[in-house]
Amino acid sequence: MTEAAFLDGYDPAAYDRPSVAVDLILTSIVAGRPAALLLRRDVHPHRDRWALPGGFVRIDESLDDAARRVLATKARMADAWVEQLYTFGAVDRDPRTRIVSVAYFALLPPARFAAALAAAPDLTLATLAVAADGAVAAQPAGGDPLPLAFDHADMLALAMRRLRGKLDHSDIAFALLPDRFTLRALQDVHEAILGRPLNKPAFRRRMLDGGRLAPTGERETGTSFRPAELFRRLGTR
Amino acid sequence: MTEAAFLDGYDPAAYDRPSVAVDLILTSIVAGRPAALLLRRDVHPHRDRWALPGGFVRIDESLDDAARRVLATKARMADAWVEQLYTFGAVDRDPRTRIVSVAYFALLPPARFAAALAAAPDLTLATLAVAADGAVAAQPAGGDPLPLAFDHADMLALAMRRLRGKLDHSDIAFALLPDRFTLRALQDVHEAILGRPLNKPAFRRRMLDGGRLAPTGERETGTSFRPAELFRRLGTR
DNA sequence: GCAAAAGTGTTAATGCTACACCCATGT
DNA sequence: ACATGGGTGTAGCATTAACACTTTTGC
Repeated sequence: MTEAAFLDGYDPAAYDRPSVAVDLILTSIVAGRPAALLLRRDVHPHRDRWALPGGFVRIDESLDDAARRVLATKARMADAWVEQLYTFGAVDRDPRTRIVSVAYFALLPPARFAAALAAAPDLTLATLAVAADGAVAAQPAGGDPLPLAFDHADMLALAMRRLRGKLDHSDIAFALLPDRFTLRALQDVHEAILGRPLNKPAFRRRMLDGGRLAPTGERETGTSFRPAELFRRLGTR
Repeated sequence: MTEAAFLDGYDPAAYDRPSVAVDLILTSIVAGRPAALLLRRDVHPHRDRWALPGGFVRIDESLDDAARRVLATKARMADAWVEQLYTFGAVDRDPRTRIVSVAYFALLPPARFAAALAAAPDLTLATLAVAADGAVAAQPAGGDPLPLAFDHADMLALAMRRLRGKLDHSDIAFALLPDRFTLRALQDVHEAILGRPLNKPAFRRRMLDGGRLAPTGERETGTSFRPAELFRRLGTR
């Protein structure tokens, strides 16, 4: 039997299959706190609860492509740091039918985050408060925590945990900053993700000794005090 | 519209859907090197290449349950440390049809690993050699590296990378050891995963100071020299 | 007694924390 | 001049690496 003959005889419809979706955790740092963009559901199920933007994976696109499509469609963003987080596959996680959802996070610099919010007015910004046990509350500008749809609270909690874990070993912090940034801004990102203050001199040295930053010689503008030097990310890893 | 009415009208068959599978990276430490169990494919596609044991996710079981079912069915193992690794979703990763595969690793102590191999004689043991760039070669007992099916080489490479990354921050090393083990055995596991020797006194102290080990007062037997004390894992996290 | 590996003490190096201080800029 | 945050030097602390050494067991 040749491989071609085998393929002709293969029947992919022989068994019931789950639907496959992606959900996007659109994250940035707003006012020193991690924040995400949520969508109020106006249909069942979980109507009037808040959900992560997401969508079904099409038969002819990869998971990563689906995540980027949702990013472009629902958040009007051309590109961003997108990374797979975890796949949620409990049988009853969606009451409609069996849906397996691959959670991604998309990390955005604050300016792009604000632009997404302006371009897609149905998105709601919520700051993420991480409790001691890791649970995450999504709080809008000045109100009570939003009730979350499906298992999206778990997704947010896992995303925050992953951010903390990867902070020292990857370049995610840079994804949350513009191309040029001050060391203070970088420290603010670290502090927001870790949820605790860091020592300034120690942080400076750790970053500069790491060899992943290059000074640009430029300085920030618009301050009413001494402007800080702007750095940019160097190399990869 | 009530939620029940909405659910009645929802049509889950409206769009083509990918199939969802799980693949299992059955890992242990054999002779001081990480090893995995592979299956030679005797059908198309990728006939005569080696693949990870896997299976399709049934409509009424969670992803984790599917992974455990594959573990029980294909490797005849009642239980093990099972953890989700990553979800692979390239469009053309399987030539038959669109299949999204959730990779899991299952970590086994050497004795249980050997038992699985004995109970399921179609499994082939291969040691995993990690190259400098992270690529993984699967070598059987005394032969050339096995050609791997689908994107399973990527899965193995990612599994090894994840093991290294989680070694210091989780209890995965203990999952690769029996209930009672010597500090030397624990160090051997760490060295096999990291691929480099570690300093003995430093390792001892780091482990004992970590507070996650409890001495049992017992000692190993059958040595031709001074027997080491047996420890057990303490607590969680 | 000898071989082999378990287990321990001591020192050196490293990285991080804390604190104090100086520097540069806008008002 | 002054307020404000940027940026730097130094000292202390904790953790880790390295080496030498002693101890215990089987043969």
